[in-house]
Amino acid sequence: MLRVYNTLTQSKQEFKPLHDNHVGMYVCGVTVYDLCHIGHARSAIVFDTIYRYLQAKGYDVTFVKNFTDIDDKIINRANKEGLTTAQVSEKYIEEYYRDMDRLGLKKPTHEPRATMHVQGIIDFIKGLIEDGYAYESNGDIYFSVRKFDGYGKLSGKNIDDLESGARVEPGEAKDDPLDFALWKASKPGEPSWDSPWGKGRPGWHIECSAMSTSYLGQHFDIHGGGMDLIFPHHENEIAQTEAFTHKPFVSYWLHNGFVQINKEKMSKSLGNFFTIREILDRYEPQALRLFILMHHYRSPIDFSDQSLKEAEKALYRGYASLRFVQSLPVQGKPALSSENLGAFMQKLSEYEACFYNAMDDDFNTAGALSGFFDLMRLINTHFKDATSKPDTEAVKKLNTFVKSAVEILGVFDNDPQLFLSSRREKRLAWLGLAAGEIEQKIAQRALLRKEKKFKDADKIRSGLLKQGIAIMDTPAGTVWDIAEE
RNA sequence: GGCGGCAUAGCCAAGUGGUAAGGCAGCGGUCUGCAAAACCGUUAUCUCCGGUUCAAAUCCGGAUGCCGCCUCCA
Repeated sequence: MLRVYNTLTQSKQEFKPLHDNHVGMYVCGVTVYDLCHIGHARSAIVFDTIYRYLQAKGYDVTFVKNFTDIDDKIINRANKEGLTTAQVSEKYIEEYYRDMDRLGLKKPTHEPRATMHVQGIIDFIKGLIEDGYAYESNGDIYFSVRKFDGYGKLSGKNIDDLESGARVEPGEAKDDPLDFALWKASKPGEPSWDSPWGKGRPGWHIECSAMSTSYLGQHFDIHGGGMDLIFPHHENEIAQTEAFTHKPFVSYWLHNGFVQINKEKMSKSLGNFFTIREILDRYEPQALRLFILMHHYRSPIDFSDQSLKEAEKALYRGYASLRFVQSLPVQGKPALSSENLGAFMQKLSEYEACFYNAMDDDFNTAGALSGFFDLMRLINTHFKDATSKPDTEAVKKLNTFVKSAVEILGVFDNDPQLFLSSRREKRLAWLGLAAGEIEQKIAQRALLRKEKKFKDADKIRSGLLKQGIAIMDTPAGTVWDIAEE
């Protein structure tokens, strides 16, 4: 049974979709005016994993993730660079895909853009005005927050406490400082759309209401985003949507925690951020993904080089274990005695249960990974030096679990042999070494070892290690790899 | 000021009533000519104080520290 933490009720609840096997999920995407940073990566990875897990549970998921492609920041950027807003958003949507593809994100079902839904937004606003929830003022349209009963229910805020802190932009003519813009009259030179209230453009919050309900219906299952969106963005979405539809909007609100640097929120305004690509230039994309999944999605995570290096080591170790499974002989006598087989199967079931129970408990990927790493140890114990054919039943069960787990995690899902060898080649090129050179030295060393000239043999080994190459003598001969730092 | 979260081994981090997963690092051992890798063993009573309970890291109250939201933000 899947349980999820719902921000709305501030508690874990059993997950029950509205329409039997179908799940509608909407996640707030990015405003495309700049490169994405690690915080965006976390949100994307978290909800990608949730999407994958819901599918693995057999749900038919409609996953909608938007692009905000019209907004003050985009207009500013366009002015600064002498481009149109469309050119700016187009450029950063491309950059977004370049990053997200490297992170192994599955394509959502729909990725709508606000500018493609302006008519729906206008219709939405019209309805709100007709019902008396919104009003016009100098070509702007505002939502009357006090007219909506229940404002503050998501963020746990009291409407009267908010009053004092509310901000009014110069030139705004709101009836109440808490009211927020649904539609903004355009200034000269700004992109605009025709509307019953003159030329203008959508406010931020309304696009998500219009797009989510258009794809998923007026009441759908999951709405997600970063914790900073709880207020005011999601609070406003609830107000305007429920005012419009007179129905509950979303069943489960899911929010991911922040990425921090030295215990401080990573953000544009603080300037303490890393873009996704500068990190991916230095670390394996799957290491970043693994790092994020080793923490619960609602907790803050502190980002550091050390953490990424640790995740990378764990990543390689996992792939190395999976490579053993891949290279098992298919013939020969059975590798496991019957009592070993029994113990093996029992542990396998145990780790599998650990994995799925953790995922069922509010997508606890960190807990699930413990089952997965336990499994890696089990593989190393039983198969590392396997020269005989392992039990077919055991391998089959093992493969089934591994395949399903890596599909859910989006980590360890490459071909282990290819992953490790391509990594080896990359690092080799970076070190400026050639494989042939290394193998030659290993052959030299083998001769010396045969002659028991261990001192000279060890010299070759330590020389290679200084160059960043580690060698290992195995029953099957000497193998080499890039030495870890 | 209002609202919310967090505090678990050297570091990172799961665990929300029955005597502490996992990752990284360390130490001891097996293997090895010696190593490496792998495996085995080992490393915490859960910030502090008080309370509830047969039983609490886990519930309640208080203290201290850190963080987030209340303004654009994943």
